[in-house]
Amino acid sequence: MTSSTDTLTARQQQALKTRQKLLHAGKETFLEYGFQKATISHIIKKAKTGYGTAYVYFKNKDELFMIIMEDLMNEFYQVAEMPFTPASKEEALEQIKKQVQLFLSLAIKEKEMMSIVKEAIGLSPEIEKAWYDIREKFISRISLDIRYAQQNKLARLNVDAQLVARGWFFSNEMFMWELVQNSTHYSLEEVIHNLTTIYANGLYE
Amino acid sequence: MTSSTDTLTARQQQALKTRQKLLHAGKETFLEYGFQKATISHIIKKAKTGYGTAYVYFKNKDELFMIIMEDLMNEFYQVAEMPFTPASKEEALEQIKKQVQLFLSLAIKEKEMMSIVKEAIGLSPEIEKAWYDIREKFISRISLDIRYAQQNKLARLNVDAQLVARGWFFSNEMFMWELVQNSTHYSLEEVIHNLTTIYANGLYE
Amino acid sequence: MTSSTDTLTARQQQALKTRQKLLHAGKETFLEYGFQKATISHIIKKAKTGYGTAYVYFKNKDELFMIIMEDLMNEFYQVAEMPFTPASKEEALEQIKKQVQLFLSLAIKEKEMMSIVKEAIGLSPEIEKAWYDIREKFISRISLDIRYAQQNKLARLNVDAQLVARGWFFSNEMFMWELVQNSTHYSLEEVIHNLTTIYANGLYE
Amino acid sequence: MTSSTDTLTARQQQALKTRQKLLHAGKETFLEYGFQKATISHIIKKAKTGYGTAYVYFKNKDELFMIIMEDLMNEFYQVAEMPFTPASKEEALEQIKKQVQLFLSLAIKEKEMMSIVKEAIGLSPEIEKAWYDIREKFISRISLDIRYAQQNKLARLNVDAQLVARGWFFSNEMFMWELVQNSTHYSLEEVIHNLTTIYANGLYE
DNA sequence: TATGAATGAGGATTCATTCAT
DNA sequence: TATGAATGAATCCTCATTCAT
Repeated sequence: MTSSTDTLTARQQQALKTRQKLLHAGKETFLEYGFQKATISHIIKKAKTGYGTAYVYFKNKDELFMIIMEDLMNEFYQVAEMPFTPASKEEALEQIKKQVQLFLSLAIKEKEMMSIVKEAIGLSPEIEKAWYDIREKFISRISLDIRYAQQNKLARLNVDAQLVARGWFFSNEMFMWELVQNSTHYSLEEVIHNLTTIYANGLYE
Repeated sequence: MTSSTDTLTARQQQALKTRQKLLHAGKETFLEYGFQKATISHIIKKAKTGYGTAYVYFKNKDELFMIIMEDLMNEFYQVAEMPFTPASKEEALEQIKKQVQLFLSLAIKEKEMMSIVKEAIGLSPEIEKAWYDIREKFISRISLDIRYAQQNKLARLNVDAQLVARGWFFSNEMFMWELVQNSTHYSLEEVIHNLTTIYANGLYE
Repeated sequence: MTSSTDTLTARQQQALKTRQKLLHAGKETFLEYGFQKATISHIIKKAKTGYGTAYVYFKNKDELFMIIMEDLMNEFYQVAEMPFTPASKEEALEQIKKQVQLFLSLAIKEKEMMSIVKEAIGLSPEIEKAWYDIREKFISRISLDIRYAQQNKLARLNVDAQLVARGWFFSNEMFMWELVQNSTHYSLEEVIHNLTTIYANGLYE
Repeated sequence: MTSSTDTLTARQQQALKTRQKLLHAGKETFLEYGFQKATISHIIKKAKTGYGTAYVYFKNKDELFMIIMEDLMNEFYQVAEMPFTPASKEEALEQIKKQVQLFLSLAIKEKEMMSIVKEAIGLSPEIEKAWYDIREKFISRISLDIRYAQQNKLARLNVDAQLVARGWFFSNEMFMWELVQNSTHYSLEEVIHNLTTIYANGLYE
């Protein structure tokens, strides 16, 4: 908290503000045009900064998008981190339902942005990679849950936790994309009920 | 086997040949460059035809690709049409395993091409649509199977066949893409065993 | 009327029919798409003939259009040929009004086609030339009329008949294009009245 | 003459210079190739700038052309604005002659460019529009003149000023195009004499 | 006379990114 | 830190026309 740090902070604050402006303008722009059609030009115009300025803060469009995506992804990470300690098959079912519900609800809450994310995944390897990381995070967490259940003799032992977790997450993820893109007529409840019923009964004994 | 239909116009035969040349050159080009980087220019050079010629037969790159894709997709359609009439839970498990095995094996056999298909799906709405059609075909077929099993009191009745079929196919599809892109270290057998175990035990009583 | 001529006629009739089909399809196509956007491809498809067939009868799109235009142009030629033999200034005014009226009415009657003609003039030197011929025809005829009036001491002598005819026709032509393209709010009557009033009073004494 | 406005950004000066280079090269190119055959590629090569640079300053070829045309059009506008306040029929005739003379002389002075303008009018709706605006400007001004003369009892009252102005300008414009394209053998003087004689005697009493 | 397969020249335009200031 | 002028690669697709049959 010396003076030098304060002065620095003053400068940094300006920089931070510029960065925020760009981020904000970026989100609006992506939401308006989609990932592909949004241009850096659009963004800097909306942020009222110079061309080069965007490149001071972000390597390119992909990186700018990924940083915008980050907050959202963090919310997903939090969902992934939910505790899972069922004492019985019934409790497991309950907790699993809860998790699926949270996961899908979050995606639906951020439908518009997730829709752009979906588009961006198909277009940018970097962003695809970022999503794969989220996916792996979820899968690891689910694997842990499965192993916990196996150790407690709740889940069948003749399956590989990792693989089962993968398959399970894949189903969830795909339904998520469909919900996000409004390409399904099923209700959230129906999806959750059916998904978890098969999974929980298949895995738990 | 009468003249008119067989002889059909030496001219048309020439045309057919040209079309085949283009298709062949197209496949090679896509395999070599990937979907995005392959250009019509590459293709006609390889086919040794004039520029406009490609446009006589195909509206654009997407359409050309889709026609090349078609043969492959037909193989998938055949897999989707496999009969499914289990008399018991054990038989069901067996038949399901068989189907998954066929589905994934086909994809692996055509790994290279499927990898390009994956790329193209993210890039061309038309091709995405074509793949979605395949998907729905599979899902419909699986729904039928589930309903059959439900009617024969093999499968649990408190689930929606369509929805379960969707979730089940999604898992399979996602693993398929991973296998195709070599992005998994699991063996085909492991994948099949774990996927079907959960699914069959979850669905069948 | 010998047999050979009849047989020949039979063949020629077929040819004539094909030609007519093309001409008819051409007119429809030009009317539908305009000159520029109409393609030979559109036309032969509508005429249900082969590609090359159009080129058997017409050198190119311009020529095909000009032949379609011909009937219309002939109607203009007829208007241009109208007799003009006034005995007095009043009669001259009357006859001039009549001519303008016929000229503009014809153009309005064929508004749609004339609109395409206008477009084509700007796009094809050949068609521009064809229209220029019509124009010269009118101007020559008007020159004759003026000279007739000059000889009869009806019209002032200190002007060049050719040049006056030109100027007079130009006014008429320009109003004609405006009427054809609906780019004027004046009524036909107003136009005629004002045009002829100035002209007749300027020329006739 | 203060600093801020004058100094304006060495950078902007450079930009302005580039823009001028492009404009200059554009004019040369259009003059050399005509409107249709001139390409942006030709222009940037002559201006020694990068491809995209042209698009920084001008939306497309049409816009570039219109800006080049602008100077010329401004000269026309000035001619259109000439005062007209005759006290007698003779003075009116004199002043009208003067105006026609200025109008046609200007066009002849810029013969080459006007020839390209004529071509461009038939090819680009935007440019056609730009010319139509000039035309309306002239017509409005002439209308005013006619009304002035009518109020002073110099011109006949039984005609519509707007309409007469239109017809009169049309004649002038058409002769102008002919002079510009060398498609007439009449001398400027002959044209002026004949045009104005009819018009002035027709309109003025 | 009729066909239709094959041709290929040709130019506009975008936009992410750089770099000198 | 901020700017913004300049860049230029890279590909699409049309369509009138020909010519061998």
